[in-house]
Amino acid sequence: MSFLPKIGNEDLEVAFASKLHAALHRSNVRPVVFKPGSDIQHEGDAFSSVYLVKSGAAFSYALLADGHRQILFLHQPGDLAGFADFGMQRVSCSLRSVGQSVLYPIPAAAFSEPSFLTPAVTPFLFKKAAQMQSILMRTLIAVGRMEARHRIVWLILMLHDRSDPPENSAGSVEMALNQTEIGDLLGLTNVSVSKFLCQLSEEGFIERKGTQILLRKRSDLEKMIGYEPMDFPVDIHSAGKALSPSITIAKRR
Amino acid sequence: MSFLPKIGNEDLEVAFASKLHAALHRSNVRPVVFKPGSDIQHEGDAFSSVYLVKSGAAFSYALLADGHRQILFLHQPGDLAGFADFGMQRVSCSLRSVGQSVLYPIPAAAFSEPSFLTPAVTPFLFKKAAQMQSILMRTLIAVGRMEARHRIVWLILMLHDRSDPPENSAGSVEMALNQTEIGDLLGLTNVSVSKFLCQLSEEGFIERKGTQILLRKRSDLEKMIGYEPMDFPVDIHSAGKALSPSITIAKRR
DNA sequence: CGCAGATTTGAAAATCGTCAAAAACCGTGG
DNA sequence: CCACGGTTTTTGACGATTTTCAAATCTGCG
Repeated sequence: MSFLPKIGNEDLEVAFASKLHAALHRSNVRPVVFKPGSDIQHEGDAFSSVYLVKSGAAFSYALLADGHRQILFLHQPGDLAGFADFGMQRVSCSLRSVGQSVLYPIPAAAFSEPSFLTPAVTPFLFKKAAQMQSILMRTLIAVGRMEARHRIVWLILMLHDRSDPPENSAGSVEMALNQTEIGDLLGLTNVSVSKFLCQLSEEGFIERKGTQILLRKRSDLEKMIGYEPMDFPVDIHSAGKALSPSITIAKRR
Repeated sequence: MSFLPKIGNEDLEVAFASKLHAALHRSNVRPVVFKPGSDIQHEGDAFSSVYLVKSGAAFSYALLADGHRQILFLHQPGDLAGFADFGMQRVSCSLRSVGQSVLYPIPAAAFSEPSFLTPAVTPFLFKKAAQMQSILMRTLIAVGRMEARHRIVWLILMLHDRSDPPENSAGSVEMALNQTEIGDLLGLTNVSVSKFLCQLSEEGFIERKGTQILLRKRSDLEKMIGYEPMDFPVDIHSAGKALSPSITIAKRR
């Protein structure tokens, strides 16, 4: 059996996701709840786990000596966080929850247990790693080579592509990050983010309702920046949401 | 047995690398030679292989609608290229050789053959994927949040960390990329790259001998940008260099 | 209602890009 | 050995985008 399912073959992906949950359960991995805006790990901590996001969201970030922050990845349900430090002694970036979030901390040791790393789980992890690499590359393209306005459009489109079907299909995106955080993700200041969000709104490309953004002319926005839609399988949506075993509450950090 | 070797446990890593070669050999994967500056794959091509760099170098890049280019990753011997598109129908970025390069094209199908994906190879691929993610994140930090001068210093230090021991320990780095390519990697123009390289040279931080760069005051450069050395295991150096089976010459593209 | 955080707005400053031309470099061939 | 053509690097003037700084406004919530 191949574990390179065709794109769009969602059933197969869902099957993998549930096998992942079964494997997590077998390995006694229990989800942990984190308060909004709490730091799940800090740069320099000993590496202990890779996290699978079950619900909510979290972002990986790094702080520079001059106080600047770069947000590296916005992890959504089904995503892995902390995978970049797999095999290292200490973690190289921090991880912070956005809103209340539930994560499975997968201990490093699990990655050497055959009972966890089954022939169904391994390819799932490969795909996840590849997908994250792809998203990081797209982020790098936006940050490295797009003007500020285009970066904002890129982020809106990417979040739209990665958001859940119900609101997604209505052309709506939930902005979980504030404008300073958006800036730190795109290599901009909060001031620029504000300016261009307002501009895009005035020009009728988007409509803003609180933290929701409605895409008015998605195809025009795509053309504006030459955006290629992301076609990732649905594991993204299901991997973090199947089981609901006993939940541990994280101690305050 | 755990496959999370301690940092510095190089023997174990080398063992993995040679097992990778054995696995490649078993799967009838033969290295292919590419001429300097030739495109190994183009954005939009059907996805067929992940490449393991045996010698030389290659970079992944993307072209934007406005003609700008972002170089996403400089793949060195032992690195995987094209992994981000694993499981996709079409590849999302192009891949170009730097100097004459030899690559193993690992067919997608190999990733579903147990004969290739042995308990020794799988963790090696995980580590590689994690390492690439880590490097991408460091690139994003530099491009997103460092001023031009600091980005150049960052690149020099990173290339130094990733280069081979002989010249490495002498404080020397080979610059395989020209200044336009360096700019496309760092989100700058060739003009800025030239300006700051000259400046760093005048200030005595570096010395330039053709394409070689000698680091005069590495610790000062590290302090200047708050650089954390990368401690990646040695698989980098050995993974691409063990076997020398019959080599295929790539047809011109 | 009032406070704290987030967003918006405007003016001035800095960095980096653009454009263009000169200089240096390199391999080739006379 | 030198001349030649093409590429790469260097240099300078100018302009544009984005940041910085600061203040005003808005929002959510106790």
